[in-house]
Amino acid sequence: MLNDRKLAVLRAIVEDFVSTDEPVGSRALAERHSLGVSPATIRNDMVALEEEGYIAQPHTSAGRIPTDKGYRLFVDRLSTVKPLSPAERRAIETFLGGAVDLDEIVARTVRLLAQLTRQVAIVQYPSLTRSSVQHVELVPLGPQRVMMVLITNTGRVEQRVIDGLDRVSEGSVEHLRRSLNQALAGKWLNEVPDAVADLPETLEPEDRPLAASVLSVLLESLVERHEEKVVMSGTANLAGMGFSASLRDVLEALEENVVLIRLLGEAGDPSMLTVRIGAENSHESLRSTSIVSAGYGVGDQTLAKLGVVGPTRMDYPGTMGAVRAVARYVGSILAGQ
Amino acid sequence: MLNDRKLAVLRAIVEDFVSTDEPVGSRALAERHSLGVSPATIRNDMVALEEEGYIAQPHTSAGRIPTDKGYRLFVDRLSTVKPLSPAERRAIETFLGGAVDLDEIVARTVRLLAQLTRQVAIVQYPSLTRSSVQHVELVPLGPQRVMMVLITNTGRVEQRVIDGLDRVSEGSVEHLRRSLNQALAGKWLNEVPDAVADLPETLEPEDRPLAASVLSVLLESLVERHEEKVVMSGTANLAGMGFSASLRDVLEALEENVVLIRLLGEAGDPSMLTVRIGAENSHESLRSTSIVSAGYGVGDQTLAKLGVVGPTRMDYPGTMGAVRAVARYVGSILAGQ
DNA sequence: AATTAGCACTTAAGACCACGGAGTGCCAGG
DNA sequence: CCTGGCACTCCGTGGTCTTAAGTGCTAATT
Repeated sequence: MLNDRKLAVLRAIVEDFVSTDEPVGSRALAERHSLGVSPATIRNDMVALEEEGYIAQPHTSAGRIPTDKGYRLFVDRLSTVKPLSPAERRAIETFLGGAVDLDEIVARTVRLLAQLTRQVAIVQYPSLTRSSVQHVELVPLGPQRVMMVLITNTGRVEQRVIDGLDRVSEGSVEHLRRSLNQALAGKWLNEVPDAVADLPETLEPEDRPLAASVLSVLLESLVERHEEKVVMSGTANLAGMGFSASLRDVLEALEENVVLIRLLGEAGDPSMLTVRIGAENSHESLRSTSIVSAGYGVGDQTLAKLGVVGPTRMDYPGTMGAVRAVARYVGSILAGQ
Repeated sequence: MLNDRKLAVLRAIVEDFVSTDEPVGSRALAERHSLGVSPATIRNDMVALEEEGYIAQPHTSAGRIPTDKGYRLFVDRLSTVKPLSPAERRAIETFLGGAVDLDEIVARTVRLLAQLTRQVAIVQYPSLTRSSVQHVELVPLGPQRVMMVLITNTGRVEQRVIDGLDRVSEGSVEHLRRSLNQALAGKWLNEVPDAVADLPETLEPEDRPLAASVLSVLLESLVERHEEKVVMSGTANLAGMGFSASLRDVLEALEENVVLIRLLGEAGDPSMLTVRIGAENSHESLRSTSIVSAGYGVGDQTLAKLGVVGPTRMDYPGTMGAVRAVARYVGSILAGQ
C-alpha cells in the first residue's frame, strides 16, 4: 500500500512539522522538498497516509500533522540517528571530565544532556544491584554508635548510622570489619544476603549482638534503596513548547521519581536506544511527550539508564544521537574511574 | 500621611489581590471588608496610597494592585506570620521522620516545603564550613588506590579516591588514619588546614608521600565544594501562575545553582525569616518573584538555608509560617540524629 | 475638615461579523 | 497514474459595537 514516494512524503511531513510546528500542506511540501511531483499528487498520497493512520488533520482545510503512529514509522524506518558534530563531542568531553565523584558525574551528565537536546534530561544513578562490594567500613562514633559505610565498585557510597547499641568495644568492631570484608569483597550486591547469612556463627559470642545490628542495617540499605535515585534537568525547556496536556501536569508527573523510573523503562543494551512515543507511554499526563532513553554502564554491563523527555514533535534523529553519545561517554568515564 | 485607615485599605488590597489575582476596586473592597466607609472614601485613600507608591493601576479604569513597596509594607507592618494548623504540624513530623540519612532528610524536606506552600521550594545542604570533623576514614582499595572518607557531625559524608600512589602498605594507612583522627577529631572544618599543617613531620619518612597525597585531597575537598549543593522541588507549581517575566526565564534562572544560592542570601538566625520581594532581588528574570527564606541548623548555629520562591503576589503570612516551621523541624531532626 | 452621593469619562474585554488565505477533495483530461 | 482546475471549508485577523467595572471630580452633607 505504501510505496516509496508515500514514505518520502511522510518523512517530509515529519521533518517540516518538527521544524515549523505548523500543519504542513501539500503546496509547501512540494516547494521545500524535491519530490518531483505536483501538490495534487501529494494530496492523493496524503489521503492514503491518513487512511492508514499515519497523519491527521487538526481540522478540515488545515495541513497534516503526524500521528504517534506516523512518528513511530518515521523513527523505525525513515530516519537514521544523527551523529554529533566534532564540536559537540569535544564539548561533552571537556564538560564531563573534571568530575570528582559519582554525584558530580551524574549532575554534569544530566545538565549536559539537557543542554545538548534542549529538552528535559533524566539520569538514573548507577543501580546498586548491578554493582559489587568494594569495601565495607565500620566507624565507631561513640560508645553506642557506629557508622557503616558501604562502598561499591561503581563509586557509590551508602552510609548508615547505627544507634542504641550497648558498649561497643574497639575490638569487636575490628573483628567484624575484617569478617565482613572477607565475606563480601568482590561479591555482587544481590549475593550479599546469602554471603552474610551464617556470618554471626563464625564470631565470638560477645560480638554477635553488634554483628546482628550491623547486618540488619546493611541488608536494609540494599533493599530499601530499591527506589533508585534519579536526577532531572532542563525543565525550562518545556516552557513555550505547545502541549496538549497542560504544562503543569507534565511538570507534576516529572517530579515523581517513581514515574521517572518507569519512564526510563526496562534496561537495554548500552548501545541500544529506546524510543517511546506519545500514547505508547502509559502515564496519562505524558500522552503528548516522547521519551528517548538508553542504558549506560561499563563494558557490556548496563548499570542504569538515562534519557530525555520532550514533545512528541521532537527532532528524533538529533535527540537519539545526543542520547547515545552521552550514554557512551558517561560509560567510559565510569570505567576510567 | 498614612493614617490607620489607609493602612487598613492597603492590607485589604493586598489580601484581596492575593486571593483573587485581579485588580481590586473600591466597591469590592467596601463590600468584602468592613471598613465602615463608602467606596468614595476608599478611592480618596487610594490616590494617597498611589501617590506614595504603595499601589498602582495596570491601566486607567482598572482596580489597584500592590507594588513591591506595598508588599514590603504589608510584610513589615501589616501582617503576622500564620502558624501552621495542628494537622499540618503532624504531617511534617510523620513526613520528615523515617528519613535514614542526610540525603533523604534534605530530599524530603524540599518536597514537603513545596507541597505545603504550593510553590517552589529550595533547600541548601548543611554547609561544610560550619561543621566539625567526626571521623576520617582511609580505605585501601588496591596497591595504588586509597579512598578517603570524611564524616562530619552534621551527617555529611565526603569521599574521594586517591589514585596513582605507589605501593601503599596496610601499615602506612593504619598509621596515617590514627594520626589524622587524633589531630582532627572534633575540629571545625575551617581549623583543619592549620591542624594538619605539620602533621607529616610527625610521621615516619616512608609514610610521608602517602600522607602528602591524602592531605592535599582532604584540603581540596574542603574548599572545592565551596559551591554548595542545593536541591529544588515544586516547579510544577509555577505553571499557571501569571508571571510578567516568561515562565521559561524563571525556570532557567532556578536551574542555576549559583543563582539559587545567592537567592537564599546571607544566613540569618534559624528563627529569623528573610523576605525578598520582586525587584529587591538582583536577578533580572526573578523581578516578579519573591523569596521567603530562613536559616536552619542545630541549636543556635545556622548550618544552611532553605526557602521558597513564588510570585510576588503570594500569601506571605502562610508562606512565612510554613518556612519557619519546616526550618525548625529539620533543625530538630538534624540535632536528634 | 472629612465623608458621601452623583455623574461623566476611560478602558479592557467580549460578541459579532466580514473577509482573505491556506488547504482540501474531487473531477476531468493528459 | 499524474496533473490542473475549481468549488468548498475553515481558521485567523481585524474592525466595530456594547457592556461592565472602575475611576476622578464636584457639590452637597455631616
